[in-house]
Amino acid sequence: MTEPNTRAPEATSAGARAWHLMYEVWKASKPYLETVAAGFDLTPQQVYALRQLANERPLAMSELATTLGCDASNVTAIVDKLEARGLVKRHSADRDRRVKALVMTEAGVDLQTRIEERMEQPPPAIANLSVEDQQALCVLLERALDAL
Amino acid sequence: MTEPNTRAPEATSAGARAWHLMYEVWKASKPYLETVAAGFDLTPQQVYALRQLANERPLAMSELATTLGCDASNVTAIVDKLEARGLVKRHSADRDRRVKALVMTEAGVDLQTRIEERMEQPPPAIANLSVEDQQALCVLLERALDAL
DNA sequence: TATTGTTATACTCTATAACTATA
DNA sequence: TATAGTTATAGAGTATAACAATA
Repeated sequence: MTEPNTRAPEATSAGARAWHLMYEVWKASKPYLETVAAGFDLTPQQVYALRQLANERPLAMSELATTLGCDASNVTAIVDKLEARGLVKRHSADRDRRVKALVMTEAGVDLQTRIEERMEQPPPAIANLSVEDQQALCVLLERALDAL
Repeated sequence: MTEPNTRAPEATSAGARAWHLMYEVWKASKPYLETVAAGFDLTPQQVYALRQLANERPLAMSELATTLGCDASNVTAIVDKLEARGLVKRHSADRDRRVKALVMTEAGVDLQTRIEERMEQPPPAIANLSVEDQQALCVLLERALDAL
């Protein structure tokens, strides 16, 4: 326990191990997300954008960029595709006509509901855990996000 | 508890919540990984490739593709860059000259050691957790990976 | 014929910079 | 002049398909 074992795996801090493991779990689960999204003929980013729009109703392009964690220029492309599919609409805001307020169409709400149902089924890495472990994982991940 | 509350957030299963939270934590932490990698003038994928090569010494291109979870054609590009920087070398295997055995150069080992030291510092989402929580997170994530 | 790795190509995600239309 | 969104462009990551060398 007190040996100065400098480079062996046991010397790795819990934080570093958690970070590495999280990366592995994410890497294993990403294809699942892509498959689910593709099942709706969407990309993961489009799925996530729809999800955000379902929560806070009228969202500006810039706000969506923030929640997606990407540049505003990308949001233009994402919303272009969603709008072309009739899932979302851009409305010029009344009080500042530079701002585009994004609202979901009925078709968008319908699709989003189906997506949410499908997303109830998590990827194997998480689905294979016991409910108790899943709940414990939720507590830890919520704590991690709160600490930001 | 037994109410048929179909669409409220509380109706969401622990698995689905864990899946969603994991996505959020990953999204929050990805920029950190990119910043660390950029500090070594590498991309995250290149960092991960070096990491794999440090463990199992002579790795074939196809094997690296498997551990990176991507197509072999991408590995060609990744290794091209690592080789151009003198961090890795391609050796045609003796017994099957179609196979390219990848080995790290001394410069590669040196850089990888520095990267590993830097990676000891996890992103804020994980660093802000108590050591106990980090350890608990490790246990759960290991279990999730074992179940695959 | 089948397989390893490469090349060519294409699409998504990402960012930066220049542009427009408003403010 | 500053800001919201767009356009143009570029680089990284991804996949598929066609190809070379080898088996």
